[in-house]
Amino acid sequence: MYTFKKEERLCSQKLIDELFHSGSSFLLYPYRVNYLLVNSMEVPVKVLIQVPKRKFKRAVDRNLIKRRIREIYRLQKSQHLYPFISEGSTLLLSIVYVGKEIHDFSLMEEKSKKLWLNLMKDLQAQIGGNAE
RNA sequence: UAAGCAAGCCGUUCUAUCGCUCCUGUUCACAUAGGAGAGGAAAGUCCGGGCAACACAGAGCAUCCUGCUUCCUAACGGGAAGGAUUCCGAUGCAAAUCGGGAGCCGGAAAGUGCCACAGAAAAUAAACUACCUCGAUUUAUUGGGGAAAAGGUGAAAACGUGAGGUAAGAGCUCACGGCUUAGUAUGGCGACAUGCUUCGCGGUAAACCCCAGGAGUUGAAAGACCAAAUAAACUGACGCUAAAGGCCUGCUCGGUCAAUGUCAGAGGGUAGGUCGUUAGAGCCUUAUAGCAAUGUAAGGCCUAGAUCAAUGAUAGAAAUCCUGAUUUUUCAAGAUACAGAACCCGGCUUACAGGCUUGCUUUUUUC
Repeated sequence: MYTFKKEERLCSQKLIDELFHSGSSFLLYPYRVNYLLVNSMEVPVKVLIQVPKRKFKRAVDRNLIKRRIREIYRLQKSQHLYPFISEGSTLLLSIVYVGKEIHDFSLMEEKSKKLWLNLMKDLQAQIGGNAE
C-alpha cells in the first residue's frame, strides 16, 4: 500500500508535454497542481514533483522538500486519492512547490489533505461536464 | 593555567515502524530472503591528466599561458627541500646569529611610452627663492652667464657620508660605504654565496616590448550499439480488369509496364533501451629508500552507482553545546555547522556549529 515505485512516477517527456499543454491546474499554497486524465496504464496515478531552483538555490533544500512531498504522497495516496480514480483511466499529476520557505512536515501534511479534496471536486465537475 | 595564531584530524550515535535505489539467491511469475547505499569539502568549475570524437605533410607568423633553483609526479599554474628578497621577535655596543612568517621572485644596462596633485624641475634636463659673477643704471631695481650644493613640494628629486676642488658649485676628483653590470677564481648538481678587477646609479614590464619554455578544438548532452510505432519514397510477392492509358504494332488478340489494393522486406534511427559507468595513477597494513614531497616490495580488501535522478519520513532514547531557574547538580526550553555524488582521478580555492592533537607566541602561578 505505502509504496512509491518507478511506475508511479511521471518520467516520459511526451506525457509531461501533454500534461502541461492540455491539462488543468489550480493553486493551493504552498502547492501548484497540474492534472490530466488519460487512458489507463499500469497504475492509477503518475506523479511529478518539482521544486524550482529559482526559489531554493541549494540542492540540499530542494532535496529536503522533494523528499517530504514524496513521503506525504506515499502515505496519503491510498486513502485520499486512489478510491476516487475510476478504473480505465490514469491521472497524470504534477505538484510544484511554490512556497518561499521550507515548512514543517505537519503543516505540509495538512495542506496536502486539502489539496486532494480540491482535486477530487475539480475532477468530478470535469467528468460531469463531459457527460452533459 | 588561560588566551591568540598556524598545521593536521574528527565532524552526532542507537532502536522501532513504514518506504526508495542497486547487487546476489530462490521463483514461470506475483513475490520473498540477504547485502550495500553521499563528502571533507560531493561545492566553485580555477588548473592538470585519463578517456572519446573531430582536425592535423613540413615550416613560419599571430594569439594565449607559464616565469628563482633542484627534486617529486601520469601531469600541473600543485607539492617538497633549498636560494635570494622582505617582515616580526630574541640575543648583541655593533656586525651578525638564531627562531617564526610572507609572495604572479626572468629582463628597466635592447628600444619606445608613461609618472596625477603639488613643485622651479618628474628626466637629452630644467633656475622660483637664496648663491656666485659680468654689465646697465633712476641705488634698488633690471638684463646676461654660471651653478644643482641649501629651501620648500611630492609616493619618488640624479646613490650616502667626509675631504679635496671652485668665483660659487657639482661623482668633477679621492677615501669609505650601499645597490648593480660584465669578467674571473673558489665552494655548491643548481638558484646562489665569498673574494678580486671592471662598468654604472629614479620608478613602472598588472604599458608596449624583449628573452626562455609551452599550448590543436570540443567535452560523457563525448562517443559506440540495439531499435518499436507512424508517414512518404524504394524493393519483392500476391491480387486485379468494369472502363481508360504507355510500349511491342497501323488494327485485333495476346504479352508487358504503370496505377489502385493487400502482405512482406530493406533502409534511415524518432520514442525507448544497452554499453561507456564504477577495479581505480584505488584503499588498508607492514617493511624499506629518502631531510621531505614521494618511490619500491609483500600481504589483505572490493568500498554508492541514480538518469528527472535513490540514500528518506515519523516516534523514542542517548551525547554535546547554549540560555534560564536552582544552586553546585538537577530541572526546563532550544540548538547540533557547511553542505547532497552524476564519466573518473591529482591538486587549488572557498564554506563550516562543536570537539581533539601538535607547534609557536604572550600572560599568570609554582619550583
